[in-house]
Amino acid sequence: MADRPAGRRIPEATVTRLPLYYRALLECADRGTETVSSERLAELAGMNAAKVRKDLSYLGSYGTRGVGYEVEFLLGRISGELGLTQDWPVVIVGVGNLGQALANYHGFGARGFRVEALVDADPAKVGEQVGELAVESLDDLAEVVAERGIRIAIIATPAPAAQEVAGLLVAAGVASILNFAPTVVSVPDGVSLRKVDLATELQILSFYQAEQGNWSGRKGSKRAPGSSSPVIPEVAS
Amino acid sequence: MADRPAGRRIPEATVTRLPLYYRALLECADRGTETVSSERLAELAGMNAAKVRKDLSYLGSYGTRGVGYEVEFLLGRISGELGLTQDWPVVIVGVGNLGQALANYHGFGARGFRVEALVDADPAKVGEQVGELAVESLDDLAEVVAERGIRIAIIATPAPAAQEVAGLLVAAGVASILNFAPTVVSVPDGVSLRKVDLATELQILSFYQAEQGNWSGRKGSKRAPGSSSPVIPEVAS
DNA sequence: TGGACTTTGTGAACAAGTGCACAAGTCGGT
DNA sequence: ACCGACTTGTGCACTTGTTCACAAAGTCCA
Repeated sequence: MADRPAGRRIPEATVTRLPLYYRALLECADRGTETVSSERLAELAGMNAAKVRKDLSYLGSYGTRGVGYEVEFLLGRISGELGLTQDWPVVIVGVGNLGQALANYHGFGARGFRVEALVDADPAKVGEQVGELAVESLDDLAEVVAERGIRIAIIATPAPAAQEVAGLLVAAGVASILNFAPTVVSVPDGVSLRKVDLATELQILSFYQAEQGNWSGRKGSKRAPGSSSPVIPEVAS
Repeated sequence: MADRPAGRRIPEATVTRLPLYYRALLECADRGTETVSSERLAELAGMNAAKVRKDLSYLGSYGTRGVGYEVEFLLGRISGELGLTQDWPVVIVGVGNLGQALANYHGFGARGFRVEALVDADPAKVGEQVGELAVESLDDLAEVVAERGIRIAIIATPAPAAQEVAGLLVAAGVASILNFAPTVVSVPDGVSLRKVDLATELQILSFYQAEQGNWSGRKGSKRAPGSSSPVIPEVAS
């Protein structure tokens, strides 16, 4: 059993769900559970069992029929796939409200990421202490990134600065960017970019809100995304 | 021209993009542009023209061939669809790092939402002033929500509290929830839920990072999500 | 050993989303 | 009034994602 995953291509949709399974499995491990069925895992991750099985099957056949999946083993498998076997140093650019909150957010460290540097363009902020770190100058960005081997960056600047910062980051060698600025940022091929836009999320909710008002006769049960039955009308980010 | 959109069902994927077009159109309006082509709009929103046209066509036929779309008119159409013609009052539950940052984030107000109340379970925080608002007690949640007609809530509590808070919110009459707590929250049918999970986003980036390391021969150009050419390898949240 | 029961892994049907390509309008100039 | 340039709206083919449903594989107990 369990042949290597070989050159199996993992679908995009599955990749976005692996972190969910990972989190669910961590919970299991904490409670000392040794094995989980796809059904239980689905429940913990807010998903359905069939999807869980198919997703996991892309990693290889690591379950045991009649029993389920071995929690520790699967954790190892997923963290390997997600590249969480090492801690990734991360730089946050833009130390405003959001940047500071992210810097102090301790959910990162627990999950394979370590905020290693804070950078801001405002000279007044440079030198300021935030948590354990001192804010550094945007001018030193390239140096900071290179010296500490940073490959992942978070942009938390105002919108107008985001594109320029992204350019600097890419030039400095960053390969993955998480953008919180409410604007479109484009990066060259080979660089990954994801965005989180708070206003956008609220607007999407607002749409369904408004829709509900218009009781012009939609199928009442159809919730926003990927909802089923009473379980998890949760929308994938 | 321009028949009413009738009972046209707008696809989920399109809904998540409407806020992007909205933002792009606001930019156009600011610059005084009167009309935009689908191509220009695509560029501003980080999308491709065909998708823009198809998306907009779900709202009705509001473009003019040979010319493009009238900016002001389309803005009105989209804001109507997204329910942004009114300002929605929002409550933030959980006034930690993130909650405070969100409370002070002024990107909301500009886009149809108004943080109207801050609530926390910690008695030490209740009464504290954050920006213009005083933190209120979780015990008063139902009252706060009811009195101010709040229908949208943001959960920014630690993970363990999230599910309980969601329950309270729903009981109080909230119909849409944006969850920042890194845990699965489930809500009854009829309530919309979206989540934003920072660690998850980073882990997804990490996957592609790791993948790049394994130069075992993937098609080099395939970036994370929806990327094309040099333009916008941006991933939809 | 055998038989009842559980749970995986996956083929195949279905559903949703994307992108191409082009007919059908619209405009401005002559 | 006509022509050429431009841009929308959409049918269609294709890709991606989801769900069902069931054989295969394993456990447990007598």
